[in-house]
Amino acid sequence: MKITLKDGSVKEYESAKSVIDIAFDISEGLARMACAGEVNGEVVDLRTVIEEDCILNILTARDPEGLRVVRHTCSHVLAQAVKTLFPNVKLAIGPAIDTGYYYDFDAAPFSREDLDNIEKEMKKIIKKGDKLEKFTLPRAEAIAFMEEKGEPYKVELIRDLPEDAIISFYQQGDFVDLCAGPHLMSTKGIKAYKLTSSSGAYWRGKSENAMLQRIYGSAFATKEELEAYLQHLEDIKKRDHNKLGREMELFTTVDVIGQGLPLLMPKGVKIIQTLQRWIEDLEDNEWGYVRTKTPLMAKSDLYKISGHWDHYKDGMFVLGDEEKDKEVFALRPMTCPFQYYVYKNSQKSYRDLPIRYGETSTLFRNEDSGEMHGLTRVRQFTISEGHLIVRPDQMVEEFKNCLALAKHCLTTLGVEEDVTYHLSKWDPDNGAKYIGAPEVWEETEQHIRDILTELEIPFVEDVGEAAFYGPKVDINARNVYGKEDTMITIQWDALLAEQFDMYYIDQNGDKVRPYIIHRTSMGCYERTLAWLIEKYAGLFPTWLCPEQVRVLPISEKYLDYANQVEKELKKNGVQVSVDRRSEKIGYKIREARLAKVPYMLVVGEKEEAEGKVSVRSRYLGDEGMKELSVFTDEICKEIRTKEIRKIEVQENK
RNA sequence: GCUUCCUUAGCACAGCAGGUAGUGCACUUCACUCGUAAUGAAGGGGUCGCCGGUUCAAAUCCGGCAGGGAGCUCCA
Repeated sequence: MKITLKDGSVKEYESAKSVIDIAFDISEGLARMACAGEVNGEVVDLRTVIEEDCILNILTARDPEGLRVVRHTCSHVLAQAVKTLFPNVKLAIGPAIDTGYYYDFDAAPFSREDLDNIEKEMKKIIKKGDKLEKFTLPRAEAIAFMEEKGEPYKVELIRDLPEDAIISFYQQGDFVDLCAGPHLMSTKGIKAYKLTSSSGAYWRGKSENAMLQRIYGSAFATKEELEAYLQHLEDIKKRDHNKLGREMELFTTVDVIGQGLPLLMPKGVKIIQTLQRWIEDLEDNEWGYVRTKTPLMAKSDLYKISGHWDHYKDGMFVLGDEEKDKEVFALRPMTCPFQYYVYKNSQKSYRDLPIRYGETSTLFRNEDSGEMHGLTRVRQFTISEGHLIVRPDQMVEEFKNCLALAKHCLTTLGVEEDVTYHLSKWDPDNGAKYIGAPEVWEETEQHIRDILTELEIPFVEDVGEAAFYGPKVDINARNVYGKEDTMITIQWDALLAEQFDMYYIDQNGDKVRPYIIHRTSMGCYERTLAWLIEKYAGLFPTWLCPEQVRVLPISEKYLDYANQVEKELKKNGVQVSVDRRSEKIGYKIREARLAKVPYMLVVGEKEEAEGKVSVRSRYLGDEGMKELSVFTDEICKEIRTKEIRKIEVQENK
């Protein structure tokens, strides 16, 4: 990155990051830090080498770190505005986040009107352009200072810092906030901001704590970027599966049926059926799986052995009362123990392993009432579940194969670029949540880490996200609201075989514990459908479309021919229908497009006479007249190869 | 589970200083038999989410419940 220095010369730095570090070290620029910074190994007063405007550009516009500084400063301005309008509120925390910033207040709930007023107050503060001045206090004085100001949350935060800590504060005008910085030099550096919403949020993220009021806002380097961002938010919400999926009649919900229990409608089922058949055939024919079909419920005894009764009872639907009933059942929240008993049905040799059990299994999880969302978080769902029973020496290879299968599925669906990989680890500080010895956890986590590293898959590590019986790889995707959902999970389980006394006989005739991999190919079908709706805005790849072709006769005179075309395509397994209504062709095309049908076949006098069809596709628009057999071959190939055709025409009407 | 907003016809919405409901699309019927994104006309459809309260009178005000949205928490 090139920086213009005060003497007019241009200096090149290794990376944007190094420049940002430098800029943060400027005290009289727009960032407030120590006066000296390091430039290529030399300690210098940075004010002497970098122009203020230049730093502003670096900080605000072209670097995410800089944008964070702007947003963080904006959160202070927000807090100042709130304090001005509502002097009695108590301040909690106010960090910058990926999309902007928020600030938590102990206050009465804010209305949209309040937010508008706060925004106006922010405008005044920014216009006034107070400097942000940093000062520090020893811990004890800092506590006294915040106690005097009547800010109990700040006091609590400072008390958590080490005894010898020097606490830093930032002040603009008469507003002071506990903060590590960095900040803009002046509130004037904020050019484009907006308060977007408010909601409740627990103090320190713990549901047993008081609920505070959070105000979310966004800020960008320029008004144009802010506008573009807000527009983008609007646009992607049009893809929201929860809206689009209902509009497209893929699913619905009914209040008397209950929360988290969506009804899949014929078109939605068609998509899921297509996915399910694909996954089952793939697993069985190409990846060595065998299929099971096990009960949807079991006696509590089963879950006591698996550990679910102790670790997951709140999440299960329990049928019966332990006090009164002789037998208590529970709907299954997973398939693991059921498939273990399939394994245990007969004694296994080391030669039998690995065994890969697959099941398209319906599961039930009693989610809290506030957790349900469309098709992504439901109480009953169906998953491409499977358990691999393997010898320890086969574990790494099988785990890799599971990753490869998952990757294949993602690639086929065209979503491989949209996922992030997570190594979900246990939490050593919360051992009670997990079974097994710490050494086993550390070891298995290292195995997974090695595998991901070897396969050159970028991943992040999440503490406390493991299953209670083992660490896992979660493959996540973001929904239109930016929240991550797990689409695929592959779990390393060295513990449950013990619980269920599973073994195989090795070369020496000894009983040996197998390892288990819990995994999914494509995760939960409902969630996958939701993901695909949002990914493709309802314009699914042809092979997944519930209606792939609609035949549009010009008038009723050509119905016979339209029926023939339908019959021919049906014979070839194409999802096809005929619009038999006596409407104008323009109207039928409009309706077919709104129904997001990829191929429209217009048939009239010419087509009937020549045995052809006039093809209009969502991909190219008018594709011209084709022999019916040619079109049939083409679409069958597209479906068979699961091609994701590019949409090259945009007809937004 | 917590905070907050919302619920009027299949869908999108209007009506609301309290006097028992409207518009557009959709749907049905009829006419038109049509060449690439909306042919015209007529018609049917809602005890205003449910239960209760205030009132002579409630879609409208109040309370509870259910369902839906956003956020928080949770997600084996």
